[in-house]
Amino acid sequence: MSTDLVVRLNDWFLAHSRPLPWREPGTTPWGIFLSEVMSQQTPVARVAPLWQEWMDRWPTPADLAAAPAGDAVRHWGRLGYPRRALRLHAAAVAMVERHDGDVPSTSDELLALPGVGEYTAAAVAAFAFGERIPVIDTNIRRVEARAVTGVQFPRPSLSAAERALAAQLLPHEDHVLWNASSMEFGAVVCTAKAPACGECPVLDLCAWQQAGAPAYDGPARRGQAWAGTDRMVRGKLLAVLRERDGAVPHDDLRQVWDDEVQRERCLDSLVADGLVDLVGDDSFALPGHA
DNA sequence: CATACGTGGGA
DNA sequence: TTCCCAAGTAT
Repeated sequence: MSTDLVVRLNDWFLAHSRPLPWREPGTTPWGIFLSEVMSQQTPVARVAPLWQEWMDRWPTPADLAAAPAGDAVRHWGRLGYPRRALRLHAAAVAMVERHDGDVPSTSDELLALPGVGEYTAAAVAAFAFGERIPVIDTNIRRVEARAVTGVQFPRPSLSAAERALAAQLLPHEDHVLWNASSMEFGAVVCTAKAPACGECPVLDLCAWQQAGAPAYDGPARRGQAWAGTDRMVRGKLLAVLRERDGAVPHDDLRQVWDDEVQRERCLDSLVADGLVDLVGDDSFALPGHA
């Protein structure tokens, strides 16, 4: 039953996992940490090139901590959710100040770092340090919802039942491998939109298949609005600041969006978030780049 | 618990 | 073209 699920997906992983750069032998905990934060809500295929660039530029937490926070935001490029870059910098500073320049090795210590939540703390503890802890991401939730619970998708919010199930499934041997395989399997085969059930190694014991593959019947998952939102305007403003050195006159930023009220609100919120500094009386720059 | 928060690729 | 959504976190 669940033992078969674990064994088969572990075997599948050993034969079919993608060659991601941070899976190379010798990747440091810092490299693992970086890959996990960069991968939050971002497809790993887009992360790989930037991860390599960051590892070359800032090979240790101390290297990033020594740079201005604005450098992290600038080199975040178009990965999205740039507050992650700011928090990564703050996490590097915390590692230098509180952990002797190292990535802390337990999930509890990791959880205390900026930008690190339940998922990332577990993932780094498991993949960098071998801690036996259930890693619960969107892929694993979907795989377990289908294979074990028998539904097409998990509910929008993570439930206590899901945590209990993940804990129950976590084997005592090869637990790191299981965390990696169930996540990878969800990303590659048991996908959200078009699961490749035809090549599924656990089709015969999948509870969702056995139930006749019923359609999802829970509360609707909210779409993400985009056109005309503050998120979009913030993105446009920050893109200008990223591509230019030093301070940018307010006038140059006025050109990216016509609605003055919204534009100024977004500029203010970027400053409030620490993503942008007000320089002089009417210019803006990435933090530390006046 | 719901909502805000970037970006780009695939169907 | 429009919609979906991808290794989530903070509030």
